[in-house]
Amino acid sequence: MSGEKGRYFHHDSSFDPYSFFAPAALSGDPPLFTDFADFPQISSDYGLLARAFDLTCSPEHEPLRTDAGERWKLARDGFGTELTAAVHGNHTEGAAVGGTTRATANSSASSSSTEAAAEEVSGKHEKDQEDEEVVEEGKRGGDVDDGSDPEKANKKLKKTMKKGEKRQRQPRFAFMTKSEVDHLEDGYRWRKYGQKAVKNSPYPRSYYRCTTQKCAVKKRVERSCQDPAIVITTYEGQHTHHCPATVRGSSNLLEPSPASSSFRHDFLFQQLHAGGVPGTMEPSHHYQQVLLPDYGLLQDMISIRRS
DNA sequence: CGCCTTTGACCCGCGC
DNA sequence: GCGCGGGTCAAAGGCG
Repeated sequence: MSGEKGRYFHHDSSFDPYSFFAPAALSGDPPLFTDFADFPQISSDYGLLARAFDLTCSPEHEPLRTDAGERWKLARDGFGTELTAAVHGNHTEGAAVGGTTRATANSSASSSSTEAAAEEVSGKHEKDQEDEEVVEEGKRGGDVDDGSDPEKANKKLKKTMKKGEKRQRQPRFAFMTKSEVDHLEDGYRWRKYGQKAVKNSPYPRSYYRCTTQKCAVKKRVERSCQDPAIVITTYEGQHTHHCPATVRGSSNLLEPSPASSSFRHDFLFQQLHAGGVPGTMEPSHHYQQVLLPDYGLLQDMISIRRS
């Protein structure tokens, strides 16, 4: 795997994660991607993010391995935020996600300070990973019912689901953020629809749904019981619309408003379609990513640590 | 008034 | 079959 390259999200250190987009539907047995931005099978949004955030994975770093066999990659950028990204592949694999310690500038990084929290996430998803043939289902939320409320669609789906037919889940995409606030601003509007106590954790898990009509994206937010400073956010589904924050428009694309901390989706769009991969970054931090070989059914995890 | 959060109830899948 | 845990619903209330 050495030599493979990848790009990563970068997010401004003044803020927590911006917008994240769940991967689009997958199909077949996609090849192991070598570049986050060249990952259309999963989601152009990822590519958008990657390009917009201008993260590059330094090819000189050897991938690390975790017990679960994921490949880790170190990436670097010139920003002050530490980020760990992991993409979980097929749900038949309950993979643990390793973490990264905050690497000092120019060091080559890597241990597993967030491992516990990552495992937490991983374990949590193991069950989900078993039963998904989600790929095309990933789009279902937005497509299946032409125009009706996602909630209703869900109900409908449940009702029409044959006995023995497992409930389909949309691809997920999770990350950890070191933050004091639970619900991180990401540019989208969310409505909380539930909260549950988490077993073996003093911190509850909150459930949010995108308020945009026809958009069935959900996200769960919880704190790691291992490290309460870490917020684990899991996105499920794919937005069927642009980030509301971008609609308002701004010329300040590279400097998200501190007020909204919104991610510039339009900027991402431009970046993607411009095809340009930003230039070199000052390597001040290192990133790790887990890449699993099987993306047929996607479960992604992105971990982010703030400095 | 519209939108959001809160929260108890409910549904469902899974393990025993 | 039963209990548990995760996820969702929906009524009620709060807030701007």
